[in-house]
Amino acid sequence: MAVTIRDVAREARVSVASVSRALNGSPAVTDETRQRIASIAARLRYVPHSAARSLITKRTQTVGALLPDLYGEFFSELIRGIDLAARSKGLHLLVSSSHGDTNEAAAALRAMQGRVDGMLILSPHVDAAFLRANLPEAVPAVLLNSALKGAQHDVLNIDNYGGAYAMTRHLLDAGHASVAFIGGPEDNFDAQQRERGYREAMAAFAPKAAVKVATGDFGEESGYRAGRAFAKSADRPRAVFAANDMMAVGCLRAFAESGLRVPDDVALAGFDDIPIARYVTPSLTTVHVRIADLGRSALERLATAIEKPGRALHGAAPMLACEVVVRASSGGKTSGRTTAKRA
Amino acid sequence: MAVTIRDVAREARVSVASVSRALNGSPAVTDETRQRIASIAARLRYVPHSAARSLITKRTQTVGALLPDLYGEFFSELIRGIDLAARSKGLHLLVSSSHGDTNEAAAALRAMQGRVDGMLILSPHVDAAFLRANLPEAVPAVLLNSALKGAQHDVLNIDNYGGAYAMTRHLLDAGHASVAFIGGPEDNFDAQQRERGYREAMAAFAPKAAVKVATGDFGEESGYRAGRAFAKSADRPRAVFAANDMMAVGCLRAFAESGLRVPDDVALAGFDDIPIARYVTPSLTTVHVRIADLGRSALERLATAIEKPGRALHGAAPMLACEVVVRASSGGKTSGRTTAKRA
DNA sequence: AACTCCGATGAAAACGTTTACATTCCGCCG
DNA sequence: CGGCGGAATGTAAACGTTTTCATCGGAGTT
Repeated sequence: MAVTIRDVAREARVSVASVSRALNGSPAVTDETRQRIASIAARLRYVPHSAARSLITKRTQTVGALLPDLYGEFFSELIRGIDLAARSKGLHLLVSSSHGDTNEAAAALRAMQGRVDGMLILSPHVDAAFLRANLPEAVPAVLLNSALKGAQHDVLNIDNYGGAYAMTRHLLDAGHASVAFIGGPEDNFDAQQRERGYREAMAAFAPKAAVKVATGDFGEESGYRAGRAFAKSADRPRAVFAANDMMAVGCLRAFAESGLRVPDDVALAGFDDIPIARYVTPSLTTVHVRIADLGRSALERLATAIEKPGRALHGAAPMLACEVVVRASSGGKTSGRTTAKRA
Repeated sequence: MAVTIRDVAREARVSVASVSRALNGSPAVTDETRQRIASIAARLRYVPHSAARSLITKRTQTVGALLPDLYGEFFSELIRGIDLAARSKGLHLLVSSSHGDTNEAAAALRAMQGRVDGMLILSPHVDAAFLRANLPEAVPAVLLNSALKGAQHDVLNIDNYGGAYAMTRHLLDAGHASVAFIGGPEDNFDAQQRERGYREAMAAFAPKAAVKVATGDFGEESGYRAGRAFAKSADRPRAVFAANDMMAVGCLRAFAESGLRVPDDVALAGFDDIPIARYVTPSLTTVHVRIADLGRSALERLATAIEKPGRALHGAAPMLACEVVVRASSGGKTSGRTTAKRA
């Protein structure tokens, strides 16, 4: 830190302007002097003072990520994707996670003011009003997995609908005549989309079958309760599709306790492909989401939004495809991975 | 961003100095003017330009976290602990993760130059030479889980030794006469400590029993191989302690294939308490590490190192205690959690 | 040979703060 | 009533860059 651009200039017997130009690759400097300056800078271990630089350029080369209190695998995969993409774009990553409520998120968002060139926001707490109040319109933002519609902000979603649609279809294709669903929290965007996917696939491929939906909250316990209810019910479904893996795991436990064999008596599927899915018995058929890809493309969109500020948003909010991962719990014949297609 | 301290000053009919003082809580300003300035600043949505501020104060209010390519649960818990502590200290968090090798880590470390007031470093790739070459001695750093000894840097470790010691003792206490061990990668610091804990506990509590160690690499597959070998061996151990949970899971699979019942025929334990541990059958007895606590206290140490630069390092590297979590796989009578004590 | 033009370099302003130092104002003491 | 001290406020320098504009040579043109 002690060594500044002046030190380099003095040593190289040029002005600070030349040093700046040489180091920033301006064409208006001889190759010869550029060489000399570069080698001297290296020898002196000169590192440009980033604060001074951002003061004048109004760029921080940093993007912020605002995340809610997030579950293990999802969080780390997302950050990995973001981080990798950020590095390749020469951007730094400022994270602020574990926001329990709207106020915390707002505080975090404001605290990042001026420290970042753009924001990646994934949070159930944000809505249009929140953004208007806390996000200066000058700073570009990409919203992840948000229900927000207005063309005000750039949005990137997981194709929950398509994944659920494809999974429902898979279960029907495997020969299970009736497929029931365990839903997630009512106010959860992902959960809504998944349920819609289930309902529409049922309507499309098994119009005569009953649509049966149990309520859950994404917790294992709620899956367990739903599983017990299904096990006892008079017209027990031939397959159960839980809106996430944790509920599927709970459901599996309920079936085991009720003496039902999976998948022989009843098939089962989840959503998310958490690591546990592979290790339960029988292994769980589920929908895999390439979370790291979500992070990567979110960052890439943000980067272009930063580079070309005026640009209109690129049409409709794009969807990140999901894959059906067929394991033991769904029975039937096929096995392996297939990418979910939109209907 | 458009509104600067001058705007506030003009509006309040005072000098920029007074605004600065008022907003930074200097005592040399009347309560009345402070009020007025504060309200005007709020009305104008004035946010101090952090780059300008750090330029003059030489503080960024940011700490960097350098992490290797890290597995899900551990990563997210660690970041959560760090993030929470950072927020309560008013510090921002710049992360750079997913470093595969030394060069990447070095590049990342250098890129953070001047953007952070201190660094949290968790990486198998760092050693004394690495730090000397890439970390200016002016920036405080806390090393996590590092074998580094020199009092040069502040170090914070997980008590792998104590955890392994306690687990070995637990298995012996549960009545298993012989306990075998599946080790991790030879060059892995955690793995070494765990093996040492196992060996010393055996020496202390079962001096007559044979010490049996299989080699593994922390991967599930290597646990499976070790499990098969143990299952076939003439003097099959009564209990197996794997140096991490993934290997324990692999081992469990091997036992199941060999027709061995766990824990009746052979007890099993792991280390880490990954989420899967709860869901395998039987549920896995393991050692739980409070990773978020590790992150939190690392950040707190770093924060004090930043505040009081001259301070000597606080004596020996402290250890973060582990807990033995007793589940079904270890058999015996006791059940629940006990905090591991050092020998 | 004088002029023009262009490419390389330098001088200095600007970015938005904080803070050392100067100034002002007021009450108080002698 | 004059001077003094101290509290409140103002002025301006400093932080380390980037960038505009000016300057300086030298080559090419007439």
